[in-house]
Amino acid sequence: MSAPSFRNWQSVQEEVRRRIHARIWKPGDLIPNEADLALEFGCARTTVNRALRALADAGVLDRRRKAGTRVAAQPVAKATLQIALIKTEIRERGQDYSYQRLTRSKSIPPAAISDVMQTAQSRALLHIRALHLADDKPYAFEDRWINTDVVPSARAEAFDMLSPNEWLLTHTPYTHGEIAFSATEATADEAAVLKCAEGSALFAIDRMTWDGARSVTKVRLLFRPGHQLRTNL
Amino acid sequence: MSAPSFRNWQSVQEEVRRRIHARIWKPGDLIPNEADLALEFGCARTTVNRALRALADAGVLDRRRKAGTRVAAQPVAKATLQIALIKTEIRERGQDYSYQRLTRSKSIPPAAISDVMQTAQSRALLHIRALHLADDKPYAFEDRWINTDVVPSARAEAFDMLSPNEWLLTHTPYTHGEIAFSATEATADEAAVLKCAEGSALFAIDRMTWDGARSVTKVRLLFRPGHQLRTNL
DNA sequence: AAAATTATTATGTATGCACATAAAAGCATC
DNA sequence: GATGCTTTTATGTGCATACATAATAATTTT
Repeated sequence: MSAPSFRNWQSVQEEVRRRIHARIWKPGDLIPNEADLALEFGCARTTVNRALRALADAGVLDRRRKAGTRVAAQPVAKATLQIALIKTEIRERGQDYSYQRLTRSKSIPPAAISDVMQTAQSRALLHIRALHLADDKPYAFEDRWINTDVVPSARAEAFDMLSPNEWLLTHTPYTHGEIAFSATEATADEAAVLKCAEGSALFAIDRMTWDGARSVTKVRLLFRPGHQLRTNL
Repeated sequence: MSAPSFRNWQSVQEEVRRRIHARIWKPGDLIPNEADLALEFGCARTTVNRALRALADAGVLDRRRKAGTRVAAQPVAKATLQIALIKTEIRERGQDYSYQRLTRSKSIPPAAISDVMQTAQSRALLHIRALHLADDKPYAFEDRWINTDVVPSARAEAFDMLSPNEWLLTHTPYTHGEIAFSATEATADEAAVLKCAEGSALFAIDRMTWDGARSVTKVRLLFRPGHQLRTNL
């Protein structure tokens, strides 16, 4: 039984995964330290470190200085969702993309909006309602508020050809944001726009982005009934 | 103007982020190569590499050998969702968790299930329906099928005290899986279990895990109306 | 016995160097 | 001018070494 020698970090990672899967190292178990593994695998500690770090990032391992590395007791399923442009999303499905701006106005937002965006109640924001279509059928309804104090150049945009979804991505930097997924019943308005029954269960994505302490934009995307957001684990 | 000297990868990362945000490097732009940046930042190329690699992982940069590194033209919003145990999820909200098994049976699944799980149509699977409660109010309805060929030990489990959600996590290794989020209208059955109106918009998570080529389990989680899944960008 | 201090240890990371590898660019050949 | 080969180059990775840092364990002090 000689050392098989794992000469790159990917193979080390694979071997560690194998051992966890084979229950040689069980959830909650402390695994040997990097130096020992390096010795066993016949590689440098750096290489082991790289492999274990990647596994920790993936949620498979829990690592803490001095305490050592252990197999995650609760392997948190980390689903990484790729939120692409709606245009891209539709085209990748092999469908034809089109876009319709419904309304564009500068108006005082309801309190619910100015509250979460932390803008003054009396402050007018740019409000755009638009529809994204796949093969000429309604796909997603975009309802967006833009803080023109932060994005002054948006004032000059009509958003009649280019969706705010796309325009903002390339024109507006942001530092951080929040995203929330939920289900909601279609109001009469929303049903009319999406051409579905009132009260249908719609998949909703609410996203808000910030540039430092100032809110950039808040958007609600409502997808036609049956929409799924999927990814691999 | 002397070199400020960035001596660790985090600060290099920050500086790169800053330059992208300040539009010094615009989306689509090619940025200087690692060696040049290392020189400019007064650190080793390894350090720059680490920083740029992390940014590429985050979707901020696109890197290709020989072609160089460029600012992502379409900064794909990568939302990483932490799908924890429902018990953990509820407890973290400061609520009281309880669990009720509704039914447990070994039965032939509908074709829709055996199809996606790629089990023989005539093959009986373990079917569990259970309810997760927060402060004694229905929180999520779990409807699960378990492939007992792959998880024989599940045959001995009653799942009357411990939810399959929790039991499987610690007892069953899997190699990969899929997860999908959607919105669905509550059927009469589901409405009764979740104590909500029939036709309510429910947030649904469908998850299926595999051990190599064999399906381990398929679960549908239906959350009470109003449920949100949120994360930061 | 409790609290504060010190030692130990496993992970975290920076560095210089070497070589691997993918892909673009240049060059030669037909 | 299209095709295939060669060179160049930027990223990708491995390794030895050194030191940093956080957290535990051991020890001393109160």
